[in-house]
Amino acid sequence: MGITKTDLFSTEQNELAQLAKAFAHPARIAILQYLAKTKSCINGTLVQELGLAQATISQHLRELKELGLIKGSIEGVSVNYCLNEEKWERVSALFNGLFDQLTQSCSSGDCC
Amino acid sequence: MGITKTDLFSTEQNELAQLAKAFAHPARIAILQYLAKTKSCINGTLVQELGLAQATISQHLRELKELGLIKGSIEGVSVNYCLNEEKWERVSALFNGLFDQLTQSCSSGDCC
DNA sequence: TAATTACATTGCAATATTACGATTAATAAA
DNA sequence: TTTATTAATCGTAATATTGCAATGTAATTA
Repeated sequence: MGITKTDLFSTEQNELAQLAKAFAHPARIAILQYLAKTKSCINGTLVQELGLAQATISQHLRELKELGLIKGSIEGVSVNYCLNEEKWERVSALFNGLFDQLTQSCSSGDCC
Repeated sequence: MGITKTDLFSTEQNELAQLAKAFAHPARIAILQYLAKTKSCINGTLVQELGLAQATISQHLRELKELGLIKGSIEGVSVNYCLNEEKWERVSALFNGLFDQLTQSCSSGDCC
């Protein structure tokens, strides 16, 4: 059906899954890394940088923006995108929590 | 097209994206968390636990297994699944590296 | 051997994602 | 005002994902 049964899961599980989707495409990872590198928050240079079509990059940017991971401010004709600082604290906290939970289980040595 | 242009991106970006897909569904997060909790590495109790059909759970388990995140060993009629300890070190290292990279950028204060 | 149990696989339907050309909207420059 | 320039949006095609019923497979039990 292609539709996720979100009602079966906890808010946190759904939130993690939603955020993970942002990272589930190499272009979006590349975009985030590029924004981290060029702190000046460059925009459609990404099209040249990544080699995808303008419409495709725009689509990826929208997804990242909708999740609150980046924000964009209009700068004349172009748009300045940059990482949304506040959000990243929650994101890394959520994922670190998950990884801690999972790796702790392993280190306790009861795994098969 | 629904097909990702992996050749445009680095090995690490593609690896991160691939792994993120594992977390991009709440059922798979729930499965991993359940395996972490019941270290005894329980199997298709998941069907009752999660409320999805047997075939659906089996499919999610296969995806996690193909990524090397879990492993399963036959135990008579049933199968014991558990977290694959070695893999988790690499996974958390990769994601921590990404988050460090992104949050460091923010804390340096040049964001818009 | 026959029936049962526990999963995996197959086949299918519904929806989501990825990608891009074409179009549109808005600002800047001529 | 006309003409770029920049990027969002629309429409469409191809592929991927999610979910389940039905079926297949292998080990266990009667």
